[in-house]
Amino acid sequence: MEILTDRQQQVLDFIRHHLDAHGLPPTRAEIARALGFSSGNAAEVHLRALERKGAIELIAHASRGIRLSAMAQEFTATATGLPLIGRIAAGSPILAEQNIEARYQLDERLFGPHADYLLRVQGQSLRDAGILDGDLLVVRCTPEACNGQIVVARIDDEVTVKRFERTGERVRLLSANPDFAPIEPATGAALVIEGVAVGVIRCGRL
Amino acid sequence: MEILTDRQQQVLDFIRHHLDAHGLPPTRAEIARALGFSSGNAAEVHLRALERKGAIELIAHASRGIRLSAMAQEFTATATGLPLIGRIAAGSPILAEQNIEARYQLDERLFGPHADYLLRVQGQSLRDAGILDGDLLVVRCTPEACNGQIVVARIDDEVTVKRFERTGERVRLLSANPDFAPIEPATGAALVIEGVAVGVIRCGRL
DNA sequence: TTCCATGCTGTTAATTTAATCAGCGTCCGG
DNA sequence: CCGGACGCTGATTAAATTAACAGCATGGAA
Repeated sequence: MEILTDRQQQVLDFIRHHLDAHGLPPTRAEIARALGFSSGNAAEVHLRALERKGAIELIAHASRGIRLSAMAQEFTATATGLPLIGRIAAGSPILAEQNIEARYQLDERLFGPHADYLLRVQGQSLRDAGILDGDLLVVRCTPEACNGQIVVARIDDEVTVKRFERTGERVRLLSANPDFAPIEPATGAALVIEGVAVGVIRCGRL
Repeated sequence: MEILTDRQQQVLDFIRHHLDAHGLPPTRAEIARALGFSSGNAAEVHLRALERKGAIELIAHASRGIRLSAMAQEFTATATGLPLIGRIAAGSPILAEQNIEARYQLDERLFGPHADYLLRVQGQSLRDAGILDGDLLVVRCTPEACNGQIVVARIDDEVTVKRFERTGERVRLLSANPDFAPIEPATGAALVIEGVAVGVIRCGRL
């Protein structure tokens, strides 16, 4: 897809937004109104340019005959799916843009209440819970965890995935692998629960 | 959503199909042509009925102003996603309608070349491969398997999931759990490879 | 400078489309 | 037999929409 001018990008964004909000493409007049043109022809010209550059397809003699090209559709998908977090840059919030490797559309109904992001698991410390190195953990952002849940925790700026266990005031982060020792943060240490796991996805390397 | 008459269902199906094929809703005239009406009014009346029953919403004074209601959209998703296979009725092909518990939309890009269905894993025989009881195996339909791949195999009408291993002419289906013995089908036994695993999904029960 | 792409205004004709009115036939339950 | 829901034809009208033409202005490349 050829590079778009600023104005063309705005038109394309509006088409996407309209499609999303109303379930059908806009008319020339609606585009003109949204972008502040006083002439519908301005929209027409932009649409021709977008078609020429391969961003959209125009259906002749059909009202609202605008469709996103395969490439433009792909882009919409990558803008709306669950973000995949690979490495977490030190000190950055998990969902910072720099940590997002890709976005994937996943059916919400599979993962209970709600899912917020995917986190690539590093290491074998949860091996015996069936969570292997490279698996994608489906995570819901919440500071509340129940005993036995797999949680994403941040201790002194280090993010880890462990099984949560609380006895009274004492919190422990357990591994599921005899080679790894449990973590017992010193009282007063900066332990933050960033989220709880609601699913696991493994692809390839079976 | 109230129950639809046959004809109303056909109209709704056509709207879905048109949306899918062209990316925009149909006009009254297009509906009439597709269903064989000679009057566009027949479509109009059907649309009113569909709106009254909550299947669609009509946007007044807008060409192609038809949108699927939340419920109807949900149904589209369940009609197009990957089928989840729970139990396989004896003797039936895996993808038989009776075996489908639900359908889920999953991002194709996650699971390599192509995925065909989800199969709920029963038992712990692949525990040490990180595949637990109740996990959903993402399966691609193919009769070809490579050494070490997790395969869906049918032996004498029984469907199992195992690790595939071939040495010359000898084929063995291995477990990943010392409590289970490998399966060595007698030469000439009806062993059919139904597909290979391309992913695993676990939701809940972490 | 000239040419061309971009980005717009303003207008108009032709066509598409929604929306409505008047009818006709069938089937079903009261 | 009546009333009502369903399913359709056919025609008409008003409004929405596309698509085209004539211009004007700007800025960059030849």
